[in-house]
Amino acid sequence: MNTFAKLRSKGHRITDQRERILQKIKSHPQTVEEIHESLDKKVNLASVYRTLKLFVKNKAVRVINFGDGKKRYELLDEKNHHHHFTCNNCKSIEDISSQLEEKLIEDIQLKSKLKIASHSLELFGVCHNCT
Amino acid sequence: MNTFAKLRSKGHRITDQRERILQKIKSHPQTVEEIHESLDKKVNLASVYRTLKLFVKNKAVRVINFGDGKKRYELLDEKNHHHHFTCNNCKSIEDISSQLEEKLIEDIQLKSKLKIASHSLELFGVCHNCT
DNA sequence: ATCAGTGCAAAGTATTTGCATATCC
DNA sequence: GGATATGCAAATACTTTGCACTGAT
Repeated sequence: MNTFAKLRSKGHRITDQRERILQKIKSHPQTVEEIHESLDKKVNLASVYRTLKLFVKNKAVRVINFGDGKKRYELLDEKNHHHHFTCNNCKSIEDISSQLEEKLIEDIQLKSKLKIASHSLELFGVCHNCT
Repeated sequence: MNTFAKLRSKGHRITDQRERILQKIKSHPQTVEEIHESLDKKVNLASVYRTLKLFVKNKAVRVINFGDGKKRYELLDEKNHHHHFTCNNCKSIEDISSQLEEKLIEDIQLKSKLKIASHSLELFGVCHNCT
């Protein structure tokens, strides 16, 4: 079930604003302000906040935190689970994924006996361009 | 070189406020408000902000983000690198570490050819008490 | 037609800053 | 003594909320 179907099933409506916001996030994680700007402020800032909160609540979007203290909103795609590498120098962001990761989580789960439902991994360093 | 020695070498001073704030963070990650409260508001809120910013800049402290949107400040201890497990239910936080982790980072580094300097891993799920 | 969502403005929080005073080295 | 820090209050930035109106179903 996709994002909008899920929202509909809960009695929420698919508005033009919601579609546009979701569309914007598709390319890469963005801050509230960036989303607002890139929609030419045609969508009210309060609505951007409300929409993102709704998306997060419905697990269509997740919040990620790079080192800069700003929250960014990213589309959640089960089939494309990945992490981020942030360059400490130029602040560019790269998507990362690894096969070993599942093992790590399993390993932690076994040892700790905790039920791990989700995780977030952020990497920092120097990117190719800045080396 | 410890935190204060590092600060001194950069011309910063060791004040009572800074010592008390660092002391507070030692036990566990805390929000600005929690630190301010636990010092009985004897240290001005603006000073707490300024001090934490200074500590973060000097890598004595790092910011961590659990799911609740609140920033928490944690003492950085090279010798005791760890991650956090946050219970989605009771919001309790547990420290986690794993041997496999180094391998994961190395793996990613090899494949991506990026220079990874640091990373942050946050885990979410259900803790022992809430199962 | 109905009820959820939007825009707008105002209220609430969170964080930063300017400046006079206090304090570390 | 001199430069760095602090406290206080004001300024700025960020986020939420109430309400009348609009629009999706």
